[in-house]
Amino acid sequence: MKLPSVRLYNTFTRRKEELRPLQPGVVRIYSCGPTVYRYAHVGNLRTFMLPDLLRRSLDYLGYRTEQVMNITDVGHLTDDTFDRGEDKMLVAARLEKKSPEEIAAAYTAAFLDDVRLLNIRPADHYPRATAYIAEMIALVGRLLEMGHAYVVGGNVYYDITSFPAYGRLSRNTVEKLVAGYRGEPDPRKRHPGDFTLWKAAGEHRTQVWDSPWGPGFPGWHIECSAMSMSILGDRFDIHTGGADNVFPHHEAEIAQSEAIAGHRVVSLWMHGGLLMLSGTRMAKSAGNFFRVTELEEQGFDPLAFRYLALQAKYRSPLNFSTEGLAGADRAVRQLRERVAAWSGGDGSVDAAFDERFRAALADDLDLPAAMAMVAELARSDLAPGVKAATLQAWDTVLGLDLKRGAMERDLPPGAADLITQREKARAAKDFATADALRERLKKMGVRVADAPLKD
RNA sequence: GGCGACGUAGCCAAGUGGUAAGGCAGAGGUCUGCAAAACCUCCAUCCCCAGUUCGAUUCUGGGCGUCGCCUCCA
Repeated sequence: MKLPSVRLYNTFTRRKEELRPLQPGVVRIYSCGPTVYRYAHVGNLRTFMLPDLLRRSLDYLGYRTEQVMNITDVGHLTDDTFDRGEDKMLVAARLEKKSPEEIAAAYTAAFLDDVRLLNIRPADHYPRATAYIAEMIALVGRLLEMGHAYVVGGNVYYDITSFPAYGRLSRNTVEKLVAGYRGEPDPRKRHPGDFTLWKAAGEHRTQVWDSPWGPGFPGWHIECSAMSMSILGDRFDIHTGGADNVFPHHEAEIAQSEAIAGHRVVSLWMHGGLLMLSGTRMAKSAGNFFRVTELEEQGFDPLAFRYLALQAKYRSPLNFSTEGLAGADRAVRQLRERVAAWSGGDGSVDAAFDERFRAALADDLDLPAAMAMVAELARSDLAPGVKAATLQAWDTVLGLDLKRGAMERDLPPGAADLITQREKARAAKDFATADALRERLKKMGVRVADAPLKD
């Protein structure tokens, strides 16, 4: 079976490129996952939708996929200049009076719940950083041997001038990084842009490991090199992450992994656009964020957010607003009702529409075009059974639970009685009473829709 | 200061060198006791100024504006 050609935008080359899996038919993906010291917000989740849509699309087109998503349960300083930064895991642990392990476990569970709410399919592997400390130490050791790193007082730094391609991904250069460096340089670093591979443990650390350079903990970037190469090997097809990871995280990862491997490790880098809120980025640190569970509490279907995200190109920033979410919520519910109404009869997938749908997916995951096709199909004069069958097939990619019919819920106490009374009033053509009863039902949260009166 | 992205209808958001997908909202209509739903119809000339071109929203240059990264961040 010949697989269709798939073109994807590669951040590394800034072009759409044809996907050529190292192993024909199988696409192996590494995705930057969450740091589990806080709840994930919908902006984080949008980024995690990228590999989900990638996998669902590739599956639909006939490929097989294997995905690794790391769970970072260690480190991440608020500021790694000198030793003034605080470790986010430890801050959370202190504030919540729990151990780092408890914090990690709790937020990992919450993350998996959130992912489920958005119909993001789980990755095949969720390696935890703390389980790969030995691998990280080994990589740091190799980098030292190869002359890519140096030790200062228990800290190990990566020497970015030793890696000529440093800056390729983000289009920075070592010189420009010097010129544009904002912060106050750490005097222990040879170059202000050098980054930490291993950090000596400070006073109050509780997550500390022994290493050849003394007790400490790994730098932020080394974990992804260690986990990706340990599980997927030193060549794999796609690496995904948020746009904010391009620099420095992925730049550093390339410097680490490729210095050791001696060749390109990742064929294609994909980055998802950030979610904006009132003109500025939604971020944990800024505090302007929503959890998906909060949206749910406000009465929105979590998949309304998914619908919203599907309407925008994955690479573009997306402006989030309650208004926009409300529109998506309404749209997804209507679509489900229509699919329910069209179901039941016979019908198979419409080949012409499906071909266009596949072409959109293969063109750098053009889900906005796919969503426009959903509307076009719904409006078309194809048989209801064909529409239902086609949309249900597409939903394996869209993940909007289109098959889910109108929610069945119990009526509030007394509502059934009022409805009966109203029917009697309508039958007697006492419409004033009928309308009054409809108002009362509305206040109970029950909406009444009438069919035409018979005679 | 360095690197990058973007500026399309009330809101969100695609797209193309030849007069602009889609969703929500809005307007009119069909239907209905009324309403809702559904269905039909309508609703933009693409930040500004130059240039290239037979023709630019789409290409080039210059403005203005917004945003991201450069420190942890999806």
